[in-house]
Amino acid sequence: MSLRYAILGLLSKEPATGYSVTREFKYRITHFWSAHHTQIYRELVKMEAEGLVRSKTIRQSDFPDKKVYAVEEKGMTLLLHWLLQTPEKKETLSMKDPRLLRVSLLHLIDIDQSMAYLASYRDQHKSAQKEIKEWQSVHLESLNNEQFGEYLTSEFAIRYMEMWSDWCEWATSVLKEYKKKGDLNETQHVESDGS
Amino acid sequence: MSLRYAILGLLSKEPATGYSVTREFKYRITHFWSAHHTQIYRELVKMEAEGLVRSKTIRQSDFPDKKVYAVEEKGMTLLLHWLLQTPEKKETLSMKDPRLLRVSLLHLIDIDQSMAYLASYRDQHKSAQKEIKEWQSVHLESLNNEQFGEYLTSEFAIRYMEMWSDWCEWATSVLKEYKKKGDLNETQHVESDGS
DNA sequence: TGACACATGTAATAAGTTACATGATTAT
DNA sequence: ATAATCATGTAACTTATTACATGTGTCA
Repeated sequence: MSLRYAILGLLSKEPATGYSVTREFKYRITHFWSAHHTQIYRELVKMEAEGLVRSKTIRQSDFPDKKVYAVEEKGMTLLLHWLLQTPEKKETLSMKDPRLLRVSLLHLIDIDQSMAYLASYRDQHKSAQKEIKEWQSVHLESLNNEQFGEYLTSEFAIRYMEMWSDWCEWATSVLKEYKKKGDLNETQHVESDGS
Repeated sequence: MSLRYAILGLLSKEPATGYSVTREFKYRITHFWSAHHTQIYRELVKMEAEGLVRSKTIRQSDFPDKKVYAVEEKGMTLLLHWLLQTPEKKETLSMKDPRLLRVSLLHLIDIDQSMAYLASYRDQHKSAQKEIKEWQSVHLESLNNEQFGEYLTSEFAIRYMEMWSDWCEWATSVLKEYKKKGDLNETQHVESDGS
């Protein structure tokens, strides 16, 4: 139920279309929020029905019409209320990372395969980090108050990516050692002494 | 659609009940997977209908009956297939962290409030890290092949928590400085020079 | 000619959450 | 008594994803 807060948060900075909200989620704040475009369009319609936002259809000659949404007072009040409420009931984090799921089961597959995955995960995060840094240097040259939160969260993202790639390298080195010793994916029966 | 892989992964280590699967998700692999108990029960029923797992009802004298699920060959094949398929289509990560959402909008609220949030987030991750370390020392004393993946992912979790609390401290110090300078949450109108 | 970016959406399905229900035992 | 843990589930609901649809302009 906090998709709407994410949307309101974006709209509070400047009015936007469903399309541009989707784009922002996709290219900028993937590290803490994501949503599918159909979901965003539907939510925006619902929010307008509830009087939280208001749309204005802009006619364009070179492109199809677009609907620009802006936050209404009621929406701003709701957003502020959410921001201020003490998060007693632990907010649903719902981490669901299939990559880590895979790693947790790596004893079931080939060790070289596992290392290949780790290498690609590492590259993914390295390049993601690079992108964020580039985004920072473009959008966060001169900080104003509105951008301050984004400065903090983009720094979070950089550290997160750093942590990921460091961990990948660490895990790879650990796997390499185990491979040398032949502990993994080999003769698993020698360990069970009796059962 | 990868909830079933998470469940199959747990069952592949040892047969379990819906209840214990829920418990494992909750206390052990929260950092990369989570699911509600009703969802797990439903999924298990569906999976049994599809022949991926098989249940056995165990009568208990002191407790109500329980249904222990074990992976069938078909389920194991499916799991292995999923593990081996190259993840070309970027797997849906769907990060949804309301805490970071809040931080990204911290210019809308009081700066002391923001710092209070950061402090509690820091504590949360500190204690979560402690719990994982304790879990490690209990469950990962002598590593066998099956536990190897969990060793890697629990190390990930520890680093993740470390990163989080470090970032909280960094963000707090940055906010402190800004507070001194009075840049945030004060006289935002002085900046706009003309518009 | 086909793909891609712009821009918006419907319909169908899958996934996830909340509220509620049952019924025993153990701890406070 | 009351709450908590064990153990399983149904029903109702909300949220999220996929497939599909439409239509224009630009680029290779």
